[in-house]
Amino acid sequence: MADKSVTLSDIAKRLNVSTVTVSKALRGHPDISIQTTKVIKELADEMGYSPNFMARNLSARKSQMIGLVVPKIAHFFFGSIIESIYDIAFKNNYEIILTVSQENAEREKKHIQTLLSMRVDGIIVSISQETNDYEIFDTVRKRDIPLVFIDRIPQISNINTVSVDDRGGAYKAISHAIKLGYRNIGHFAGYPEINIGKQRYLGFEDAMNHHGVPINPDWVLHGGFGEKYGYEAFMQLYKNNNLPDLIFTVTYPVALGVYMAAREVNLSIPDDIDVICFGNAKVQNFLSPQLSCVDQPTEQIANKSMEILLQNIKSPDEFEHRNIQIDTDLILRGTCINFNKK
Amino acid sequence: MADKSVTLSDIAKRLNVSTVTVSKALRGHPDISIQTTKVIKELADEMGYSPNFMARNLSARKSQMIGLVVPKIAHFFFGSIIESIYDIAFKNNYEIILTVSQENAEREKKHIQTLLSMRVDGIIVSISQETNDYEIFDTVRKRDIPLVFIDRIPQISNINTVSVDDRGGAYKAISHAIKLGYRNIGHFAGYPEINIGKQRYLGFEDAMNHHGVPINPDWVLHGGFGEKYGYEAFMQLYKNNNLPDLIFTVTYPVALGVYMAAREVNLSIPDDIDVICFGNAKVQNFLSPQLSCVDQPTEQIANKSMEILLQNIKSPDEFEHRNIQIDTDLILRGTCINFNKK
DNA sequence: CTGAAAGCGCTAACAT
DNA sequence: ATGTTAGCGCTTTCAG
Repeated sequence: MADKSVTLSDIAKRLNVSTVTVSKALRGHPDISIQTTKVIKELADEMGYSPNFMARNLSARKSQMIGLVVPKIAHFFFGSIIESIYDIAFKNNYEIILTVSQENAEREKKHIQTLLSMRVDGIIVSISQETNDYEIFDTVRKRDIPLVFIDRIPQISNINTVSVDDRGGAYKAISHAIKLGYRNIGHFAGYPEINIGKQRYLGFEDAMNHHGVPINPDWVLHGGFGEKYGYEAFMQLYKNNNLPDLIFTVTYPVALGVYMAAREVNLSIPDDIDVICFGNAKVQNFLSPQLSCVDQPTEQIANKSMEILLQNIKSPDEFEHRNIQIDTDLILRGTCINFNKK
Repeated sequence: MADKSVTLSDIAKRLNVSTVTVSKALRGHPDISIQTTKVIKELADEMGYSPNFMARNLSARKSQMIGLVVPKIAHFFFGSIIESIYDIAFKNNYEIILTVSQENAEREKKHIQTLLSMRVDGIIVSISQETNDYEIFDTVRKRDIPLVFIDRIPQISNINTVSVDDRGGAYKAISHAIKLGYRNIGHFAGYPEINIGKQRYLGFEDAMNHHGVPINPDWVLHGGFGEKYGYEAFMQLYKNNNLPDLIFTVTYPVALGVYMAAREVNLSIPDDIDVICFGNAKVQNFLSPQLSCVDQPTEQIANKSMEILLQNIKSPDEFEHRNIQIDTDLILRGTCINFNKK
């Protein structure tokens, strides 16, 4: 692997100056005369010089890199957040090192170690479904690496978090449904161990209690966050001939599973069974009927988390940890807009 | 920013040995006695040592990093490919540096320069819609950095490419439709400048010609690859009262736009207007009717491109560039399965 | 089996 | 305005 890379000293030799002069000139340091700077820059261009990131960072003791750990990529929610974070990083002259845990706790840990090895200036993480050992995050903190958790948040104190107001969002959805006239409301709830599962369930509970509507435990099912689970949960209730009028799902893929199952057994949404979900995605506009949901403002999550991280990186001393809850909006489309049960 | 990082020499001092010994021990070098190795490893663990990637790579002159440049992330096709590439990289002990051009040529160029600066061992890129200046790729090649293009491929020779057999796939879809009985077939074709646009159009043309079905130029529209364009193209034909029986769209988002427009003007798919598209995504199963398509095997694209890249990295000398075309399959769901026009 | 020396490419501090 | 020195943390010779 012939390393054809041009180095500072290659340039320096050709010009009979020192590497320092070249280094400074290339970075536009005022020490160097305009004339020299110009000559150096031109030659560097001509020779195809590109600074060695590693060397530069090693010497400068910072990397201009931010680590990002997410459970999934090919998923609308995370995809959008990632994209926004990349945008912000780009504007602030940071590189993002994105790693994907694939919902695997061990892999997550390894990735974080790698990020530490890379000496990233900060880390943003959304933990995997499996994660229950938080030791690695302690390690990160001991190293004084700014750390922000987004969306999926571990149960530790004194950390930076940016999350959606899951509880409030679920409350909004259910309150809306109750006002419409719904009483028989089910909830496909994911896992209660994961904070989104728990919080969304609590919001559901809040609303039911608040409006004096009893919760039927048969209609509250736990299991997962994907299509498959939505499909199965629906089928289970269907087979028991015990379907509520409305199902509130913990994520939109779960709702997709419900759509699928309903179509299979020839039940019409929203007439026979109505649906509303937590989480927005473009897809929902293309369903029939279009799916109503609680919107998670991904861009705001990205903005806030980067804002906090960057601030923490810039002034680590006067920084106090922050916990941000992003408000949600109800997006009403073709479901959960009428109470039209016989 | 107190850098709390433990270094080799920190460990060395505590043990009264040299850094070299520690370095070797930590890497399991046979030079060092088992006993010493054990002691060193234990202390390293205890002190929370994590090797400095930059220093290691600087010294080793390679990075164990692979650069990846894609136009988009929050898009099923790229999301899937990225995810697969991450998996393969992980298994092979490489880190992926993912960059996103956002379909912007300038940004793409910048990203590639950054990757060069990072001294990645190889680069995989899918070019942006705008890219027409290929100079930067020449730079990469001059530096002897292995380079593989996937899906969106520039018009240069002697490069590694992994692409879907777009032309053959389009041919399959249209042939199938013609066999069903369709004659009035339209094509929403994206941009012909981009190779996927061009190749898919050619496949369409091949099939029409081959089966002796005339192409109606009014029904072949160019413009884009997204929902918006599908919507607009459909509306244009609709307003002119000049709709074909079947529309073949260059991507699935374009088909989504068609679904949207059709619903808006109360035309039923597939009875009033039938649709088939290039490109698969989970969404399609949740549409009514479920959308048929030409499948692009993302996992195979990821596998092949990584295989080629890794091989090129490992034995740069006996390596000859390769051009892989991945075969497609027709996935028939609820559209384009009957010719049921009045 | 262990260590001293040199260098990867760059930059900050301190001369000149 | 330019250069010298030293060092970032690690690894690869090469000697002992």
